[in-house]
Amino acid sequence: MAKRGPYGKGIERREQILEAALRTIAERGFLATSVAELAEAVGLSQGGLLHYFGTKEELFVAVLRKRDEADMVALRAPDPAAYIAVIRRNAQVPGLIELFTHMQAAAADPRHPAHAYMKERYRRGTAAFSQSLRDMREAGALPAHIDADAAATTFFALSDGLQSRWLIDPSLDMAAHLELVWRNLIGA
Amino acid sequence: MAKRGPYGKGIERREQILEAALRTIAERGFLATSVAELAEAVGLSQGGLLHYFGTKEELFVAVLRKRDEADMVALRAPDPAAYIAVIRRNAQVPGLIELFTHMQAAAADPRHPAHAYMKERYRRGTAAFSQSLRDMREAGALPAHIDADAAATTFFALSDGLQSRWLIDPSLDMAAHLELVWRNLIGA
DNA sequence: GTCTATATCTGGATAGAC
DNA sequence: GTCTATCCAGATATAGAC
Repeated sequence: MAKRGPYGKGIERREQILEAALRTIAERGFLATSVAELAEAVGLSQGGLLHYFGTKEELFVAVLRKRDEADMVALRAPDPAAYIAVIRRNAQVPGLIELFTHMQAAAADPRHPAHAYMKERYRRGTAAFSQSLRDMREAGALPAHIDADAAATTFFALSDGLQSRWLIDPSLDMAAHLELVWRNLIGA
Repeated sequence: MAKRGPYGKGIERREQILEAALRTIAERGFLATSVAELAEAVGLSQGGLLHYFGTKEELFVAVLRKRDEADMVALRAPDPAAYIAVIRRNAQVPGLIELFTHMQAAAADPRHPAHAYMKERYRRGTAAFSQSLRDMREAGALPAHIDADAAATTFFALSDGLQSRWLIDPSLDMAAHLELVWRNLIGA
């Protein structure tokens, strides 16, 4: 279980904290979540918690990174349905989308920790999905004239935009709109 | 100049304040803008300013409403190029996009003043653009099988998503991606 | 590594005079 | 309508003991 070697225990504890934070934010939402709140949820004092992450913002970014671990692999699937499924699953945890939206807004400031994270996420996510699109094209599942990079960027930005809106108006069917765009793209 | 009748002067003053706030946020960005900051910019004390809007959040929402006055008409143009031009123009004032993004995040809370504003904006914006699409279809500029409502929602969400991302990574060409989607939609 | 306690700070809201 | 002055709440960050 516990990793061997130096820092093993510290890293493990960090993971535990992130998982607890993930749960707490998912349950109570982003707005209701202060550092003190999180500390209590993980069974630590505020000082103890901040020992691991330095600042609140760093902590929140780490939470987002953790969530991405699962989401990002879906972008390399040989079918956008996998990513659409992720979006659909995310709709079960509005608290995390809320967190994401707030961090995205804060990331406009280049000095904010979320800034580097978001840029990296865009780069990585678009690259992965773009590669998947090229694979599909080779497999004959995508018209030859489609620009994979542009389509990937668009699809990614659209899913972000839909999520922000869905948070405010949950009657929006995100998955349906993504599927529509996809079908339109492949000319079906 | 001054409106006649009761409340005329108050409404006028309100407009002046909003215009000054619009300029200030455009210049200094959202993050650097506190109520005290805005008050100074319009030549009022903090108390004097809050007399007109009650709270900071209400003030910010009023600023967004004011900006929308200009933007929304473009959605009724007989060509999405008009709206794309608005997006392109907005890229000149990142401070206002920053404001929008933060308000969009805050609007997830139903009690926040931005919540009602955003819902209304989505409704109105999508309805307007959807109507434009139907007009285009009648004019033969849009394939018959396109669902106007869904396309409008998609286009709107995409432009929001692109703006959020652009704020973090200004190398993104928002207009180019919107044009690409549009061309793909009409099958060109 | 973790806790307690505290330093500070920022900023928004409010009361009441003019 | 507008100003001055004050209040207050809420958080984070830090210092230093254990």
